[in-house]
Formats: sequence, C-alpha cells, structure tokens
Amino acid sequence: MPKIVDKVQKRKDIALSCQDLIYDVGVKKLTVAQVAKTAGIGKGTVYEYFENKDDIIFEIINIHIQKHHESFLESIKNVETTREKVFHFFKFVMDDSEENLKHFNGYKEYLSVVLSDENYDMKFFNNTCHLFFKEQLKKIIEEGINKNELIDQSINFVDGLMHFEKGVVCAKMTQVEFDAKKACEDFVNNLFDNLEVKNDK
Amino acid sequence: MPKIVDKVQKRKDIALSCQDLIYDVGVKKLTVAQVAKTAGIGKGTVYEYFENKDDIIFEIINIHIQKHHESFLESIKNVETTREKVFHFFKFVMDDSEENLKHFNGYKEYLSVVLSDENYDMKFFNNTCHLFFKEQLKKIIEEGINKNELIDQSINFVDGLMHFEKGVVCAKMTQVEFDAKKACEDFVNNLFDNLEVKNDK
Amino acid sequence: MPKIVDKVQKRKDIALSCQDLIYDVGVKKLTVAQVAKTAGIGKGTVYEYFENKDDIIFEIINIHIQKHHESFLESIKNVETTREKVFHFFKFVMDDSEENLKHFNGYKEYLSVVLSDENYDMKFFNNTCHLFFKEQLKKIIEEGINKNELIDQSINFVDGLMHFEKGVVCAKMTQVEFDAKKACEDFVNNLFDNLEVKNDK
Amino acid sequence: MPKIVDKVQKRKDIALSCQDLIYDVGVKKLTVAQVAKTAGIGKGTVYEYFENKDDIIFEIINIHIQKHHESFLESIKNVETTREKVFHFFKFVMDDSEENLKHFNGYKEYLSVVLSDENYDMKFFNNTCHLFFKEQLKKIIEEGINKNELIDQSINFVDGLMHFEKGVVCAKMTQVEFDAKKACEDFVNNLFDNLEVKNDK
DNA sequence: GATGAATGAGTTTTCATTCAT
DNA sequence: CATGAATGAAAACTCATTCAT
Repeated sequence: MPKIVDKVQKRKDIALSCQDLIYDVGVKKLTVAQVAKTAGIGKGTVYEYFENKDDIIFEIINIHIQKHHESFLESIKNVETTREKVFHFFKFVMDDSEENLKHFNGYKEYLSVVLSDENYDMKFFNNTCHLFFKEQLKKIIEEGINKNELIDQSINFVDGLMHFEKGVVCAKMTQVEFDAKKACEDFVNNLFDNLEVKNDK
Repeated sequence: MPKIVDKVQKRKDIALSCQDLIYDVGVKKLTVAQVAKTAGIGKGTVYEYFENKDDIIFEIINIHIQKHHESFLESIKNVETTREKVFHFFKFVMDDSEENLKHFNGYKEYLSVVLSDENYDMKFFNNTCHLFFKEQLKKIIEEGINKNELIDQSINFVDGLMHFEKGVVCAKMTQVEFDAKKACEDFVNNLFDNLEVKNDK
Repeated sequence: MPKIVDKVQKRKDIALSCQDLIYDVGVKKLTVAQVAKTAGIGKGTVYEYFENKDDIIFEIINIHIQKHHESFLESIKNVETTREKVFHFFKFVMDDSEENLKHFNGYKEYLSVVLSDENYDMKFFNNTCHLFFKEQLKKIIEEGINKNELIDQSINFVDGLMHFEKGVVCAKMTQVEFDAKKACEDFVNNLFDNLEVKNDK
Repeated sequence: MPKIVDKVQKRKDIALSCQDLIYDVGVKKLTVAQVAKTAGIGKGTVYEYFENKDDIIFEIINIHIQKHHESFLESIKNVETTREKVFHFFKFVMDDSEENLKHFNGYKEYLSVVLSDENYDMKFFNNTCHLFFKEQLKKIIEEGINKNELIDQSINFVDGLMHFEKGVVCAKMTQVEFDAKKACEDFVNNLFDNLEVKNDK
C-alpha cells in the first residue's frame, strides 16, 4: 500500500513552517528555494502541493489571517462594555506586541501582492475576511444597542468603522512616525460620545 | 556648443509621456526598455535623467498625484454646503470617470511599491500628500463650524474622515464588487446627521 | 529520486572544459554565456556551481596552476645536477611547447585579474603557490649543498631566484621580442659559477 | 586668427590633472566621464586629444613613469658606493613614501592593462622603459668595476638584477604581507658579497 | 574648437518551473 | 511519491563613443 499523504494537511504544514519567512524576507524576495529549504523538503515537492509561487504565499498569509481571527475571538471573550469591545476589534492595528506585529506584517505583504497582481482569488479571499470581521463588529454593535448602551443609529456606522480601521492599517503601513493607537482612540472615543446613550436622568 | 537641455523639464516630459504606462502594465511589469520606447528615447538616455527604475516610477506617480491635487482644488471651488464639500473631498474614490480612474490606478500602483519596498523617500512623500489633504479637509470643516453649519466637535473627526477615506480607497483596490460611492455616502451622511447644527426650533 | 551529482567534481568538469577559453579570449572578454556554451550547459547551471564570474575564472586558473605543479614535479624526477634541476625549475618560463604556453598564458590572465581587482582570496592563493615553489627550490638547493655541489651561502639565494623567475615571467608577458630562455641561462649560469664548489684541486 | 591649441601640451595637461585618478579608482573603473570632469572639460573634448580610453590611460601612466625616471635620476646623484647606488635603483619597490606609492600603484594599473590587452604600443613602451633603466644600472655597475669596487663578472648580472627587481615589484603587487625591502636587501647584499672586490691584505 | 546629450550593445545574475530518475 | 539538477527568459544597468549645434 502506498503511503497516502493528506495533501491538504501537508500543504498547511509546509506553509506553517514558513510562516515567519513572509515578513522576514518579504513577499517580493521570497524564493521557492527558501520555502523548500525552510520546510525541509525538495523544491520539486513544493510543486506537488502548490500550483505556483503565488499559491504558496496565499497559503502562508492564510495562516496569519487565521491566527488573527482566532486571536480576535479569544480576546473579545471577557470584555464588558461595547466601547471596549470595539477597541479589541482594533487590536490588530493598535497592538504592537511581537506576536501581533508578525501578523500585521504578514498582512502588509499580502496587501502588496493583492495591489500589484490582478489576482481574483486573492481579492475574493479578501472579501471573505472583510465580511467575517464585519459580522463580528455588527454583532458587537447590535448587542450594544440591545443592552441599551448605544443609540439605534449606531448600526449605520458598522461599515464606516470597518473602513476606518482599514485606513488606519494602511496609514501605519505607509507613513512614517504614525501613531495608530492615538488615531483609533481619538476616533472611537469621539464617535462613541455621539453614539452612547446618555443616562443622565 | 550643443544645446543645453533643462534636465528637470525633460525628466518631467519623459514621465509625462509614460503616465499611462504605469497602470496599463503595472509597476511590477514595467521595464526600463518600455519606458524608453514609450518616451521615444534610448535606454541609456533614461538613465541620464533618472537614478534607477524606482526613480522613474516615483516621478510618474508624482504626476498622477499632482493632477489629482489640482483636480481636487478645482472641483471644490464652487461648492456651497460643507457636506457637499466633503463629498468632493471623496471624489478621488467615488468618481469613476476615466480621467479619475487613471489617477486612482496610478495611486494603486504606488501603494503596492510603498508596501513591498522599505523605501523611506516614498513613505515620506506619502506623509506629505496625507498632510496636504488633511489641511484641505480641516479648512473645510473649520469653515463649516464658523458658518455655524457644524457643531464644534466636528473638528475632532478630521483625522477619522481621512482614515475612512484611505480605508475606502484600500477596499476599492482590493475587494471585488465594492461600491465605494455607497460606502462614502452612507458614512458621511450618517456622520453629518450627528454633526450638523439642528436648526429646528 | 534524481541523481545526486558530485558538486565539487562537476565544478571541476565545467572548468576543465573551459580551460582553453581563458587564454583564447582573455579573462576580460570572457562571458558567462561563453562558459555555458563551451561546457554544453545552460547559463543558469553555471551559477549552480559557481558564485559568480570571478569564481569561474578562479577555478579555471586553478587547473592551469595545478597542471603546472604536476608537470614540474614530473619533470624534475630524473635530473642529476643541481644546476640542471634549477633549469627545470625555470621550465615554466623557458619552455615554449604548446602545452606549457597554455599554462603560461593562463597564468598571465590570472595575474591581470589579481592586479586589477583587490581580491584578497586570489592574492592569498598566489601566496600559497609561491610558497609551494619556494619549498621545492629550497629542497633542490639544500640537496645541492648536502651533495657538496654548492657552497653553503647558496641557500641565501632561494628567495632571489624565486623573484628573478617572477621577473622573467613578467618580462615575457609584457615585453616584445623577449628571449626568456637566454635571460634564464645567463643569470643561472653566472650565479652558479659563483655558487658551485670548485673541485679543481 | 583662430586660437591655436598646442595639442601635445593640452594632451599632457589633461593627463596631468588626472594623474591621481588612475590609482584612486583603478584603470578598470575609470570612466571617460570622470576624466572629463576632473580635467574640467567636456567629454567630447577628451576625444579631441585622445584616440580612445586606452590612449588616455596610456598618457596618464606615462606621467607616473616619467616622474619615476626623474625621481630616480635625482636620487642617484650624491651616492658614493656602488652597493648603495643599486639600492637607490631599487627605490621604486622599496620606498613606501606616499609620493612613491602613487607611482608604484600607477605602474600596477599599467601592468594590469598590458597583461589583459594585447596592446602592442604599450608593450613597446614597456620595452623602452626597461631599456632606460637597464642602461642606468649598467652604467652604475660599469663605474663600480672601473673604480675597482666590483669584479669584472659583475657586468653579467645587470639583466639578472633587472629581472629580480621586476619580480619583487610583481610580488609586492600580488602577495599579501610581502616585505619588499627585506627581499631586496637580502638578495643585493648576498650577491654583492660575491661581486665586491675583497681588499683584505 | 568645444561640448554634452543621446545612445544601445553587451553583460551579469536571478529564479520559477520542469522533469528524469 | 520525492527530489534537486537543469534551464533560459528576462531585466537592470553601464559607458565608450558619436555628432549636431
């Protein structure tokens, strides 16, 4: 009986072993030879599991986004107020911990690929991610409204908050000496001052 | 004695003749040979006016941003209400005219370079552009407050609006079937409902 | 599994097939494309076995020097008198056989590289070669002294002979109508008239 | 009346102003543009006075050798003993003064050109230089013999000394940590111990 | 005479991908 | 299944030389 290799699993394993590579050397400088060496396999073997170089990059970036998803869902768990929850939502761009910066820089490399190639798959995947997070944010806002923390119109700002976050991400990636934390705090606090229900009698 | 050429002017002329090239073939695929051919000069001549390939790209992109600046300043002239002015501010991402799409796609190529290279000059230039537009937006908002159209806190949303715009730009560049116009209208209208002075006695 | 090639051996094989190239076209005009074609392999393959162009040249020259070493050790075997042995030592510069001229011209190309580049590795290698031949000459002279053919002070001329030889090599390479054979014979005979033990009772 | 330019003089002036260039950047890296800039003239003008790049190099090197000639003739003036005179003859390779090192390195660049190109003019010029110095050395030795300082056979070592010197020059250029001074002193002293007339008794 | 703008041939090097073993 | 040897297209960049003004 021949050894049956779980193609999907091995694909992930290879990508997993290369997760640091993508922001260490950058997507542009990444070579298939490096991937093979890092994964401890032959160059030809890489092509057994991936269509081409872009496919490899795609899978590696998937890991970073996946982990970011998980990290987000984990961090949101025990937070009380809606305002705080939203700040957790912005964690991706505000948190400068080494762990998070890895994912952030992974995403940066991803963006540079999506922008330079006309790759429909990547754009589509980007949609999926966007929708996932939008759904999470929507849930947070809806809960805030239901708990009477936020006024009803708040729901209209879900998309705006999503885009604002993307804009801050972009600014952090492309500007020098940019204070992402301050940018988020200013905006969210000012917006929530308008959206939170005033309980003064 | 041979004619003395205005190096700065010729540099601009070359870049000008290649302004379409950058989004037609993309920054990644652009070759110096193409630039030379398009400008109708020799490959070596290109290097008389530009340091290297990045320098060429930089100059071409400059043109697109320059033209966008001008187009913005022109379009804002005869607009009355602040809300409308802000929509003109978002023209870059909302306007799907061929002319504007050229600049938009030029900027897209620019972003992909800034993201993939660690090019300080480009990042710095990005800062400058950001500040220019922020200044314009600030002026618009301040006028709105002075004319008693907007409440005083509106000034706190300048940065937020800037980032929102960048986020929409990014979304338009990376997502499929994204309606930038709707995104802008929803956010701006909702926000301005909160910021505009209510005159209903 | 693909065949595993002996990288070191193939490196030598490629260089070996190009041994004539180096003095046929000269080090300066030698192109990697030529090397690839001569070796019957692809240009990219050349770079699988060599760091860069200099590395190729280095290996080819190595072959010429290696062969010269061997040829010298072989030729010295059955020679009787010390004076004659020294003449064999000068064989490199005196022998105008096609075979030797190849090595001589190979060495000439080598020198031009060492002189124009500040390449430490090549200089170091040059040292090694120098020491090898100096050791051989020293052995010859010492044997001459031990066999009572030469006076004791002869040992002091080892370095001088080495440099003389290098000087003749240099002259042969850079002067027109230079008679290396005569130059060597004159010097060695005159010197040995002073160094040989006079046995005339 | 048109300005009559002394072509020969201007040629020398240009070369003179570039004399440092040749060992500062090396013959290989030297560009015509640099020459023009250093000489304060246009690139086209360079070609009014020189055939091609090699011609420029030739003229610059001429200066170094010329100056070395002069420096040698000057330094030999007030020297007494023949042995000492010979040491002055070796000044070129023994003297590590900045001034002399300039000429030495100029000559090194020259050699690399002569070795890599099959340039008959340069080789011929090399012959001329060789003969000039040989003549000087011959004169020194002959005087030594006439003054009864040296034995008659000494005249037979003129060529040998010439080649020895070239060998030391070559060694100094191509080996690491080579002590040219010691090499010369050892050889000359040992040789002269055999060539000087013994006045004991 | 003087000049410097224009040129393009020529070279090195990289690397994704293929495929024989 | 696994592999790594082989490949060649592609691209940036240099610079001696020419020649119109």
